[in-house]
Amino acid sequence: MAAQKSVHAPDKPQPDAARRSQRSRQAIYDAALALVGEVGYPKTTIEGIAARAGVGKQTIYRWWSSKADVLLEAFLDLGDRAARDPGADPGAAYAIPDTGDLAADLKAVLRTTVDELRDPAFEVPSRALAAEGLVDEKLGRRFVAKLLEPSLQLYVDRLRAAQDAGQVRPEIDPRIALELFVSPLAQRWLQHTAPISYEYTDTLVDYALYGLAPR
Amino acid sequence: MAAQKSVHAPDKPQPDAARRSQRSRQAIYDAALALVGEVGYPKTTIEGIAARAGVGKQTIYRWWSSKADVLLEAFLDLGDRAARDPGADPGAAYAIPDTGDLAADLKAVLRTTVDELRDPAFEVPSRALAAEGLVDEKLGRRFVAKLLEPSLQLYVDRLRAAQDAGQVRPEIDPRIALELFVSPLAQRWLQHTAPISYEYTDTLVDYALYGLAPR
Amino acid sequence: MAAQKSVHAPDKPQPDAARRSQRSRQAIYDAALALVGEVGYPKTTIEGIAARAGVGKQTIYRWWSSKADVLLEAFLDLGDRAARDPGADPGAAYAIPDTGDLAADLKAVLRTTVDELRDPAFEVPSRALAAEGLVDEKLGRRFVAKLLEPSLQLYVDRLRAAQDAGQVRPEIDPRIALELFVSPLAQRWLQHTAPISYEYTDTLVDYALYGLAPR
Amino acid sequence: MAAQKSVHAPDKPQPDAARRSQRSRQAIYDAALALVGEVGYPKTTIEGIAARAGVGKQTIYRWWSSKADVLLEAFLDLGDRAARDPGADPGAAYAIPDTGDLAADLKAVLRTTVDELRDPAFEVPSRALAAEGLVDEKLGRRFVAKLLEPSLQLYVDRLRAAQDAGQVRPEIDPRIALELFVSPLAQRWLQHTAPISYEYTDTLVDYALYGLAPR
DNA sequence: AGATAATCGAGACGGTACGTCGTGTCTTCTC
DNA sequence: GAGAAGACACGACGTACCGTCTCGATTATCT
Repeated sequence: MAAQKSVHAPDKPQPDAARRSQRSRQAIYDAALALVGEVGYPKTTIEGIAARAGVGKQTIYRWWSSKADVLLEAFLDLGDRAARDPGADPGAAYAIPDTGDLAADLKAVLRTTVDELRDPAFEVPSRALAAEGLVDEKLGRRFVAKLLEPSLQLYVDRLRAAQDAGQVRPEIDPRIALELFVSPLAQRWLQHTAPISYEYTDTLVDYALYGLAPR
Repeated sequence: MAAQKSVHAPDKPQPDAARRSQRSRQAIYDAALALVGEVGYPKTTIEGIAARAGVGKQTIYRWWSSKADVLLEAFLDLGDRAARDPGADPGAAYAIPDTGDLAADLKAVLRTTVDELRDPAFEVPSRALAAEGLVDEKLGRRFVAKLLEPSLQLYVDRLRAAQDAGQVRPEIDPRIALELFVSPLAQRWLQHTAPISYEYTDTLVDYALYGLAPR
Repeated sequence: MAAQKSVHAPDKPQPDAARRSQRSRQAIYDAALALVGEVGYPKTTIEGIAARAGVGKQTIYRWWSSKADVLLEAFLDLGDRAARDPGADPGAAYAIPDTGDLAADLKAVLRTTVDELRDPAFEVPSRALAAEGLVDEKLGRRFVAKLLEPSLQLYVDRLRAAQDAGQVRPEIDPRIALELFVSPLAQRWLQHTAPISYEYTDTLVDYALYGLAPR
Repeated sequence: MAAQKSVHAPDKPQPDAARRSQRSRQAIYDAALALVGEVGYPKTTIEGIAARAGVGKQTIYRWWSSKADVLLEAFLDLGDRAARDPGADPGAAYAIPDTGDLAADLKAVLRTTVDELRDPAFEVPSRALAAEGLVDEKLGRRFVAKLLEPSLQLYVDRLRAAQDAGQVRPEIDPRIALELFVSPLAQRWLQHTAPISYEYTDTLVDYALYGLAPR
């Protein structure tokens, strides 16, 4: 009954994406983000999003599998639009600068990250998505792949450049090395294990780099 | 006499704790842990716990404030009982050994932690509690204070001993230093950002210590 | 899971009727009758009844199986209350008089019935129940047994008295005979096959009592 | 040429009836009757009919106003086709025979009716339409006019012939007289008030023709 | 024969109601 | 007075259809 659509249907009986209403999609993103910001993630409901977006519930269920799914895409879309909006060079905007001073560059980026983590508009949805991702592994992997990994890759690039410049020992794996300063910040923020500050991230960089630098 | 009841008594209920039924309490803990293990945290319900424990719903609501609250205490109780059971000296059992070789000691402990993180009986509830704690800050703080901090304190102790032995620079803050190897592991496990292994934790210790050691 | 209530549970996992809320029950009856009167049966919804009665939907689903079921009981309750209310002798009020003149007695009763059938407060719900009963045989049988048959029995009694008085041939089956004047009226009313009037019911009685054939 | 299309064309649509797809129309009729037979009237949906007929929903909404409307026409069409099929003279086939013995003729016709009422292919849709007609007066009147009245007219004709032959009193109104035996049967069948049988209909004819009173 | 429309299959859409589940409160009766 | 039991008001769930609305792709008559 549902499988008669295409013989080559991979798995899911997905509806015809070509006929998808962009108006509804955008309204749903807006409503989801607004509600999460206003009442928090647990009190945000699919019914609420639908009502706020002026959309039937089925339109949400047709295209997304869960509240978390909606929010993840809404969040990604938010980032996409932000990147597209000011005509700015996308991607470059978020690359880690390379002034030649690795420690200074990392400290600067991490200070920016601290600011971002404290921005409620960013904090509420990403914290909610992270939480959902802990328990829902599939969502978690998407969250990581779409949001986290791209940022981490920037550190990998910067660290590789530092290796080329002889500022980091060549046998160091950058993908692991970056965790020395990124993961502690992430954990403090996510789990409220301790407050975060510029001083703290500066210290992390110092401790970590000291171990990565050649002697 | 008071400690026999529970170290982790919540501080909310007005009801007369002296008349509290230990039978019910234990049945609730058992039911909660069993259900979380069997159907996962989101599908575990207070009604389900009550039914499985053969207990009225009110008995749960009387003593706990939420599903997460029940599970947190159940989980703590599980640890308490495990610690008491073999007659072993509690706490000491989990202290980090001090063989004089800091790197080896840390690697050994982290390997044990890796094993623990992979044990489903441990993983499911603690992951669920961690997730809940991300969003519910109050719960998160209790989770951290009761479960996480005590473990971290062991690292602080061991690092201080290392400082006394001149193996770690004296100006290093141990509470921050420990995060260099603990947080990366925590993040990989919690957020599925990458697989965890003995090799990985060994590497973390190497990278981190290299930075902490005196030159 | 549901069967553990009683080993001798007959079939349905019925809730404890002793704890049933009379307030809710009455409110539901009132709401159901009011809504059917105001918006008609098809637009009357269980959600609407619940909302109007200030009751949870589950409270309706707990005790009734369908909208029609609610309405049937509401209608029966209405009759019960009407019968109880004025302290009048119940039952006797609705017996068919016996003045000795069978034709006159029947005509009088049928004229009353015509009035009743034209009363909207009676018409809307009973027509809706009748309609539902056509398709849902179980409901139909209950409708007939509780509402229709008792009235018909009064005709049986009156016809038997007439037989004793020698006004009706003794071999006549009263249960069938009554249909000669009751069913035509019922059909005209139910199916709008033709208008109903005193004159019409008078004629029916005449035809039925004396037959169509010449004497 | 116009009658070939359908005698029962509804009088609502603006669309160009000349361009109407006969293939779709027939497919819809077939699907509607099949579904009503298979899953019952309430579970028959417009969407279901459209899907089964391989037709867009709009094609149904364009030409009919409701599910009942579709079914009524489908049912009428079924009759039309049955009447046309064996090349028999339509209408005459269903006229009541006139052997001179009124009682015997009526009994014979009613026995045929009993058989028909018991045929599930006939029972399910007509019962559903009747039910819908009780509540939806407009539909009810169409149902009566198209399906019921034509049959009743046959009784009127036969009774008039009997009056001409002096077998029925001349002052009797045949339109009312026929209800004495038709309506009881109809009510028993429709409302399940009691079982129907040849014996029962025979008795009805006897009672109606000769009355209840002694001679 | 080709242009011109309206019907057609399909199905996304905004809605409404469904019947179910879980919440947290309340009540009743037992120990 | 705690506890087992569970009815209750409430709110959200995910599903099913409703009736409307666009979309090409056929028809099918009219130039």
